[in-house]
Amino acid sequence: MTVPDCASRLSREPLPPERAADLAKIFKALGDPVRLRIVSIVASHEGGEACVCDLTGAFELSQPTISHHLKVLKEVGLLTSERRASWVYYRIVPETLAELSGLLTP
Amino acid sequence: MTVPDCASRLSREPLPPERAADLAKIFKALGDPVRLRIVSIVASHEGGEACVCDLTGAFELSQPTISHHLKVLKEVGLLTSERRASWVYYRIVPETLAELSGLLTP
DNA sequence: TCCCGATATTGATACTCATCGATTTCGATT
DNA sequence: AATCGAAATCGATGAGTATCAATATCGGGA
Repeated sequence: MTVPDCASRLSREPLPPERAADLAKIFKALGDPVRLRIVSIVASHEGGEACVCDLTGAFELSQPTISHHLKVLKEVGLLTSERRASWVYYRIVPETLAELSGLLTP
Repeated sequence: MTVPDCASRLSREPLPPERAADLAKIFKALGDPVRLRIVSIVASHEGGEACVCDLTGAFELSQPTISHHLKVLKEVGLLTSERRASWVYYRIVPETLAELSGLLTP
């Protein structure tokens, strides 16, 4: 935990523009229905991880499109990935979710 | 509260597509640095409300642009507004923030 | 009733992004 | 090494959006 909870609340004081920019990137990543579903599929998948093939099967979207969304989620720190054999497995980064959750907590 | 907490967790089960679409709209609204700052300014403003003039003064953006962002935040249920005399005051809708917070809580 | 300040709406523009097909990369297996 | 399946990258395109100037609306006071 990098910042105490009391300082992370939205209502504590106006967000410094720089921090708002960083946080907005994460919210923006969650602001796409496909990406939000990807996050929830990975989060609820057994073992806490899902491979790309689990995800492409869950959407009527092309494999490159899913790959693009995974890249976005990874770039903002919501997901990590690990390659094992031919497959790549994605996991949630719980600290990032917790950061947002703490920010929004009344 | 429309949904019990235990069902609102991201990791509980994959989000139904329609619910993901609704939630993504809210995240998308927060996914802009200006709008995120607006929310935090309103949330931390004395009395829990801020008028448009409080906001236009906080950004180097035109008044129509601020008005546009306020409209977006209002449409997704993050803000409400009330006109008093010549001024319009905006307030946070805490239930909406709580919904997101609960969703992201590990 | 007629202005004035505050806020919202409109229309236009430049930029971003979700998506796809084609191609590439990577690891494993033969 | 040749090939195969899985995943990532590339290039293009159409849809969406943040922004502004101009204009409209809305209340209050003269």
